[in-house]
Amino acid sequence: MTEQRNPVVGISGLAESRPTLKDEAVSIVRRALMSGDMQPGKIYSANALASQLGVSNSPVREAMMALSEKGLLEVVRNRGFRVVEMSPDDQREVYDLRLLIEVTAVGRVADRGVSTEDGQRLAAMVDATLAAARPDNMIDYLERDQEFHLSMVQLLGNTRMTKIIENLRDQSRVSGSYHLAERGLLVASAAEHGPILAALLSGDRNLVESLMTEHLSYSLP
Amino acid sequence: MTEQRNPVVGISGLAESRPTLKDEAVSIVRRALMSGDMQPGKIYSANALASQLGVSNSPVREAMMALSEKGLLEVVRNRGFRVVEMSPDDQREVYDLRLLIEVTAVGRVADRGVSTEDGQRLAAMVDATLAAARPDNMIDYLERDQEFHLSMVQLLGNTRMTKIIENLRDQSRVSGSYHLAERGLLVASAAEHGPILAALLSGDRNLVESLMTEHLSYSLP
DNA sequence: ACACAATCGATTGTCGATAACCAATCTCTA
DNA sequence: TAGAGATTGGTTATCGACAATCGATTGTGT
Repeated sequence: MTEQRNPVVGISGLAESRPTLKDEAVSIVRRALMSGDMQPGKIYSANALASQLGVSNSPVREAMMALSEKGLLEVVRNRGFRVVEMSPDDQREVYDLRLLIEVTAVGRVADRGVSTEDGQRLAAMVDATLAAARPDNMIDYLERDQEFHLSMVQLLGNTRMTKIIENLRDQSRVSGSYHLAERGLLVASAAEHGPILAALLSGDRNLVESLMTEHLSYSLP
Repeated sequence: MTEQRNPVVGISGLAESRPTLKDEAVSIVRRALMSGDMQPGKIYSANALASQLGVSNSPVREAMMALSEKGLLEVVRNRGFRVVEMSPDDQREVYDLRLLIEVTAVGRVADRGVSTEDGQRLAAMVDATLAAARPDNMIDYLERDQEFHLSMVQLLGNTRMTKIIENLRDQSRVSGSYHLAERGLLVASAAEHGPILAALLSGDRNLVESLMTEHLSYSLP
């Protein structure tokens, strides 16, 4: 018989063509970065992580390399992979870019108009994000938040722009976002999604851009 | 006297040590993409390229993966790596993004002002690009052109923005840029660099942005 | 006490081999 | 003929192993 090999770590549950071990490793490490399980400034070993996951070094190494390309890790030759530590200047760089790209993207969507169907989909996400806005629920909250924002951007249809924004948002969140929970600002941030969506649906570009601009200030320390 | 080894930060700010085989492979393949030695739509084998280069598959594979992350190649599972074939829609996506990001970046540099020293450096690049603008000299020309534009952007000091722009420009060029040579537009394009630099040095943001906008139209088919 | 050389431990960067996999072709049956 | 199923050819995705390399530690001579 054909020898089925079980994915060692697979919790993915999706029944598409099996993701590569590298892909699984990417999402595992990314989640560890967002949740704070891997701490900024610390160096982690690809081989060590590989044996933790029960796979060989190659796919894990490729995953760490991919995340380094995205600016979430730094390769330290012959030492390991360091989780990036965003300096205030780094934060500022990302913030400036998001102000330019993300705000413009959402503004353009307002110009172009949103179908009722998409509007309802987004409204459901607003609710889900608000419901998830509890400090003991950060990982889930961050995912909902990301989903809502990227879904708006996606309506523009520029896949490269969406990817750029996704990457910038990931960078914003890797060594942060916890100041939100610590200060009880989770709900306050999520509560802004409603007005943003309303402005988007009404096609008021200026309003949605100013609301988005204000909203992004939550991503600053 | 403290005799440091050479931990060495170069002028670029990047640590110097021998490039890894992966890094060498990246620049080799990237050059092959720009020069047209690797053709859009065709699938290439990492292993085959590895034995051509006399190294094992791993570093070459990592290089191809990195270029795939950057959108210059596509991974075709168990088949190889396909050179991206930019559809008109793809070209449009990149063009829109460059209009938003690259034009704004140069405009901001005009606002902030350029030192005489940097101005002279850029002027030399303008000359070098013009001198290289010969159809039999595409590879060199493309490098000079890239150097000039990225040097302007670099003056803003946002490293992430520079990287994004570099990547977008690479995507523009991978499956194109030859329409320029074919139509004898090389010199015409290079000739626009002078006025752009002049506007930049005079601090006229509006002018430099409109010139840059016009200039980018050369990157459309 | 200090600079410098030698050693140590850890981790990568690279290697060569192989099973798994996909697309295309071929074969066989209805 | 048409279509399902087996076969083939070529490539990857993954594995396990090892030398090269780095930072830290220890040792040595002045």
